[in-house]
Amino acid sequence: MASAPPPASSRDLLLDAAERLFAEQGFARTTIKQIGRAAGVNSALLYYYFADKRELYREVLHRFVARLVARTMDASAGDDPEAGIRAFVAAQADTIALHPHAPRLFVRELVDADPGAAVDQVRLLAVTSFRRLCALIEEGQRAGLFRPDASAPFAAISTIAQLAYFSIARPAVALLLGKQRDGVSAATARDFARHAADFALAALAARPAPRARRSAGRARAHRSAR
Amino acid sequence: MASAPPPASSRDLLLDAAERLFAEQGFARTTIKQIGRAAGVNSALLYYYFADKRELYREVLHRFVARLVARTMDASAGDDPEAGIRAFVAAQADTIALHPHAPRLFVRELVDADPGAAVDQVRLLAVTSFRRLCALIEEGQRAGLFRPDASAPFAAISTIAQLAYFSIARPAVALLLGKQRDGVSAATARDFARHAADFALAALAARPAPRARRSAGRARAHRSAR
DNA sequence: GTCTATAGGCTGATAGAC
DNA sequence: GTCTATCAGCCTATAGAC
Repeated sequence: MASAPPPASSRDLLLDAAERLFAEQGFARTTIKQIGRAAGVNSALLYYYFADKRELYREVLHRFVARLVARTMDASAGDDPEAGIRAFVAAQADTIALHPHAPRLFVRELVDADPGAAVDQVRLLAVTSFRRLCALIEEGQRAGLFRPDASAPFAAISTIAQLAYFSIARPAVALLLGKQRDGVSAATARDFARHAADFALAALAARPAPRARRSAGRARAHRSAR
Repeated sequence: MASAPPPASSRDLLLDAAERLFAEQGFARTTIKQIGRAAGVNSALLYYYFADKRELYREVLHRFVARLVARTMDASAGDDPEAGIRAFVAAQADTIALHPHAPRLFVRELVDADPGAAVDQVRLLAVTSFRRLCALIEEGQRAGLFRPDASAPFAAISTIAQLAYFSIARPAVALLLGKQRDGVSAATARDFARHAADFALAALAARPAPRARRSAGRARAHRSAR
């Protein structure tokens, strides 16, 4: 934990309020006046610090991605493949826990036909965190720890997708898990983060005995949903 | 494949146009006039068939979920656990391929603090497709095919999260995979669907030799990203 | 069933005082 | 740096002719 941040400038207050509101309601539905009200400052002040509503949005997005990259890169450096992947997923979970609204904010941008502001942030992720995760998987494959027949980028997507989806669709996940409250508890989120790392590592693990685990079942049932 | 649908009524044209536009731009940014224009009918006609913009949205959502439930339930019925899970994922992939915009539409609703229209649809999914997937996993655990230490609901979420995330974040995935065009090819999507089923089944598979696969690495690196 | 025309409300952004 | 006041533009939804 970094030391408690100083007074908190109006600029930061605006960024914090915007992060929450944009994530909860989306860009279009969130109004300038709402942000000003939530930040406790006048809404016109927004135009003193940011060129327009869009730039405020970009700034919020960038703050989150920068922290995600820093934490995942930091946590997964210099470890062996298995420990590195565990640390990577843990860092992903921790960053999300600190910015619970950010994944939703991010995904809102990603689903756009024109992912405008997000495209630069995704590019950054692609050459840092995502590349690191792929490298860890490939290293494990070379070392004989992981099965060699899996595509490293695909496996990396499957790995990050778990926590990403969990936090994005959190209200829905609560319903799927049969929770009553409209939120998943922090403890459940932690449990799922551990599960996600286990799940990915189990999926990657080299089979100790690659014998006839299934003899005739490989080709069938593959396209049964036509 | 059902036989080619007849002429396509104005109502259906509106629904189709709305599905695409809502998914691409979101609810708020999509205007009544855009939908009318895209559907090739007058925008005021929308109020003849639907009470308001919101009801049109609910209708689009319901159409997709109903088809997803039908296909996944149909495909995964009566199979053994492994074949059932493969069929389930294949049905998920096929439904998405037929409604490429729908997952984005759906997730837009899910990320809202108040998932309004989606909550009923998620409830429906929870007691049908999701429950089926959990049952398949538990059945495999009882039969000794799958590791007994995994949580079935968590594993089910991890399973569906892969394709869900892939199709939701499609523009970002294209960047992560280093594709030039701003879309992932249909072939790549098919490859990923196969990978997703393999990944999930490998993660679930019972270890033939549960010996010392890792001796001292369990506890460490778990919280390294503080 | 499909259209034209328009009312009425809300929003992003600016001007300018302090 | 922070505020008040305000406007021009766009959007949903309705009325009503055909």
